[in-house]
This record gives sequence, C-alpha cells and structure tokens, in this order.
Amino acid sequence: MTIALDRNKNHLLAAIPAAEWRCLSRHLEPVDLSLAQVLYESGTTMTDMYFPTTAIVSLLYVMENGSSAEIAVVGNEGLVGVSLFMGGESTPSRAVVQSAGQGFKIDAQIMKDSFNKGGPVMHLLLRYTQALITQMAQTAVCNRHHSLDQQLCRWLLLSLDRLQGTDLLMTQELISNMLGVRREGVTEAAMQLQAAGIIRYTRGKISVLDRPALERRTCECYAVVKKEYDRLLPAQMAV
Amino acid sequence: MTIALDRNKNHLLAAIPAAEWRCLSRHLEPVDLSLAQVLYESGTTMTDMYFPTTAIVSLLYVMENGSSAEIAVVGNEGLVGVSLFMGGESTPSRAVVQSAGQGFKIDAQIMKDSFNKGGPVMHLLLRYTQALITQMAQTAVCNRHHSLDQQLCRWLLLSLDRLQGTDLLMTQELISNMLGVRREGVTEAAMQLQAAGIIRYTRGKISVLDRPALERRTCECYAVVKKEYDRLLPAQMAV
DNA sequence: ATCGCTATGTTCGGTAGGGTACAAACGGAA
DNA sequence: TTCCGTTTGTACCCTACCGAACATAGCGAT
Repeated sequence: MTIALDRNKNHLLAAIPAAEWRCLSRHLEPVDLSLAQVLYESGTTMTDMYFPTTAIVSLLYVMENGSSAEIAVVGNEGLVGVSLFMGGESTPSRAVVQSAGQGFKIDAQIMKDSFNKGGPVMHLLLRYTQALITQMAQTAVCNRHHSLDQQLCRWLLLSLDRLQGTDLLMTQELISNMLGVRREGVTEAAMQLQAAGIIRYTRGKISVLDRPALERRTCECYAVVKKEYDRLLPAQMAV
Repeated sequence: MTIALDRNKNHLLAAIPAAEWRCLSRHLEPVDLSLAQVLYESGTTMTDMYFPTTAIVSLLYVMENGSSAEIAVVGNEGLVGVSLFMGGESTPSRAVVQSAGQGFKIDAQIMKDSFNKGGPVMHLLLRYTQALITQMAQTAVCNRHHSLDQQLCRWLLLSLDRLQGTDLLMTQELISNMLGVRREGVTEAAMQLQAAGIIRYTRGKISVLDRPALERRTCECYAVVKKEYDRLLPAQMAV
C-alpha cells in the first residue's frame, strides 16, 4: 500500500509524533463512510478504531422502545472507539455515520499497542477522551435545561465545526433522531432560523448563511465544549 | 502516620496491587467530607484526588444563570478527579459533597506518577473512567427522555448503591438541585413514592423501604449504568 | 412553651414539547 | 410529463413541567 496519505485531515493523526507515525501509518486504511452506516453496535466487541476526516459520526444510545439520543459527535478532530484503550472493549452506545465522507480505519490491537507504550500517543488520546467527556457532560446539561431551538443551533454548530464549507447534507428527520425529539419540532425550529435569514434549507440540505447569528442563538453549552476542545487539543504540531 | 487503614472501603483502592499500594498508602490521608463541601470548582487546577468511602460526591455543572445539573455521582466505587490523569488538570464542572462522610485524599502528582507507570493502576483507573463515561452518557439520555419520577428513582438507587444502609440524609431541595428540576416536582414525586409505601421520609431523611419496587419504577438507565460498572469493575481482588 | 427557621405541601396559570393525523411540495424515475 | 416516494408543513389536543406565591408543619434554640 502506498499511503503517503493526508493524515493532516484528522487532527489526532496529525499530532502523532513522527517516530510513532511510521509504525502506525502502514496499518491505517482509508475508508468511505456512508450515511447511516453503523460502525459499532451497542455492546459488541470493537475490532477497529476510526479516524474520520470528512465524515461525521454520532455516538448515540438507542432505548428499548426504539427512540434514541445523541451522546456525542466525532469528526476530524477525534476518533471513534475510545473504549478500546480505556479497557472496556465495548460500550452501551452505537456509532452511526451522520454525515457521509471519508476516514481512516485501523486495527484495534495496533492502536492499543501504541497507546500502551505510555508515550505521547497515550497522552494525546487521553486528552481527546477528556474533551469527549466534556461534550457528553454538556449534552446532559443541555438536554436538561435548554430549548429545542437552542439545541438545534448547538447541533448545527458542532456539525459545522467538523466539516469544510457551510452545507450540511441531512434531513430534519435525521436531526430529530440525533437530538431525540420529534421531527415536527425540528421543522418548526428550522423554519424560524430560515425566517431569520440564518440558514436556508431544501430537501435534505441545510446551508448556513450566518454563523455568528447561530452562535448568538445557541446556549452556553456550545462555547463550553468548544473551549475545552481547544484547550485540551491545541493546534498540534506533528513531525 | 500510622495508616493500616481500611482501604477496602473504596473499591478502587482495594483493587490496587500490593506492591503499588505500599508506595501509595503512605500518601493517602483520611478526610471528613462535609455536606455541600466543594472539592473542586469549575475550571480551577486540581491538586488532589479523592477516594470517597462513606461519602458521596456529585459532579455537577452550574450554568451561568445559577441553575445546575448533575453529570455523575461518585461514591465508594470510584474517585474524584479523573481529569488529572486524563491530562486536562481541570474540568468545567464542580465536585460537591452530596452526602457527608469520609474518604481519602491524595496529592495529585503522586497519583499521576503511579498512573504513568502504565501498569495495573493505570488500567484500573481507565476502566473506572469508562464506567464514569457511561454514567454521564446515560444521564444525557435520561434527561432527554424520562420523567421526573423515573429520574428520582434512578437517583435514589444510585445513591443507595454508594451507601451502607437504606437511609439517605438529604432534603428535597438538594435533590432538586442535583436533578436540575424544581423542588416542588421532587416533593410531588416523593409523595407518590411514599404513598406507594416505597419510601418514607421526614425532614431531610429518606428511608427506602422497598428497593425492588424502586427498581421496577425507574427507567432502563439505571440498569444500563449498573451493568457497565459491574462489567468494568468486577469485585476485585487486591493483594 | 414559644419563636423562628427550614423543610415540605398546595395551588394556579403558562408553555414547551409529545402524539397523532394529515396535507402539501419537491425531485427523481419512467 | 406524470407518477410516486420522500421530505417538509400544519393543526389539534394533551401532559409534564416551570414559575411564582403562599400555607403548613417539624425541630431546635431560648
């Protein structure tokens, strides 16, 4: 395999020191991640880890009655499968591709070995995990206290941060599943945003026209999480 | 210091291998944790870690407008301060004593050094952290989908699991702060539980009379978290 | 015994969001 | 162009919860 590969498209990969990178890169496999593809099913043993580059993956919990709630979102800033090096091998949640795109896949054992060397890779992954923890915690807070409108804004911003450009390819139905609310609620909130000139949407495509306005409308949760990601994972120098 | 100390009162301490324990135990300091005591304030650098034995500590996020929401709860099964070895040194949440009691305190650096040896202590702490992550994730789900009544049951069970006996010393006002709901809502839910003969309470004291009934009333969230704690942190042999 | 504080109980109106049912509109396929 | 499935819009009622204001009841201190 000739993989000169653009690891800079994933921030974690980009931050892996050169020496370790030489070991790991040969095991990384570029993969297409298609919409609604399930990377992990709740409770199953994970065999691979994923580093999204242009795709976005949602971690969500599916309840016994079938309704769901997003717990966190992972894009080019992170990785899917932290439970592998945390020691659990599985989690009670599901990982689903929320926005199609590419990423890298790597055998879990390879990554665990690298982690267990205890060096910079381990500390990098642990800092990422802490950022992820913050996102989950803030999701809990947001679910408790904030309105659907605010949560929609937060969700759009989280997605936007993980994509290039300002267009999101996703239906309101999909968004409602992620937020764990009725589709009709998303429709109403989205109409308000459109009326305010903040977004424009057509069937399955949302264009963000005024990002600053989105940030003004959302709750504090977005900023708290963003700030924590920036603090824990500063623009990192590879090589 | 003569600390023959009852480390078995905290499950994590109890699971530390003998060799490592000899190093660590001399640095552990028994502390009284009083109700409402703040162990960490959001954003401050942490200098100590805490291992509750008979106390219970809540991790909660306090919003800009003063209202709050519990993110997770820590008792004799765990430790307060995972962000220390995760690499962040701080978190956007606060740690407050929810139920007075005892615990052990240890200098953060000592514990980090032990963690960084990469041996069983590290893996133990990481598995605990994954269990904590599950609890946070499920809190997010519960906040989204379940009724106040169900959440109160879950909360009582979580507390009960971390105490000996069946009595909780806490006011409805305190509970409402943890759950992030109105006190009146807790009053109503608690009255129903009392009417059903499941609990009995007087000013600031709740006695659980029928735990199985509580488990029947609560949502699936409690069982999911419990199961994950048991899976990740099985009754562990020290020494 | 009394006072006063704290904890708990009650009430009323307001509202966000759930459940349901259906209508309209867009867009790709034939 | 027409058809059909998908996506979005609208309407209705209902319930859980919030906000606020206030009433009662334990319990400790004096």
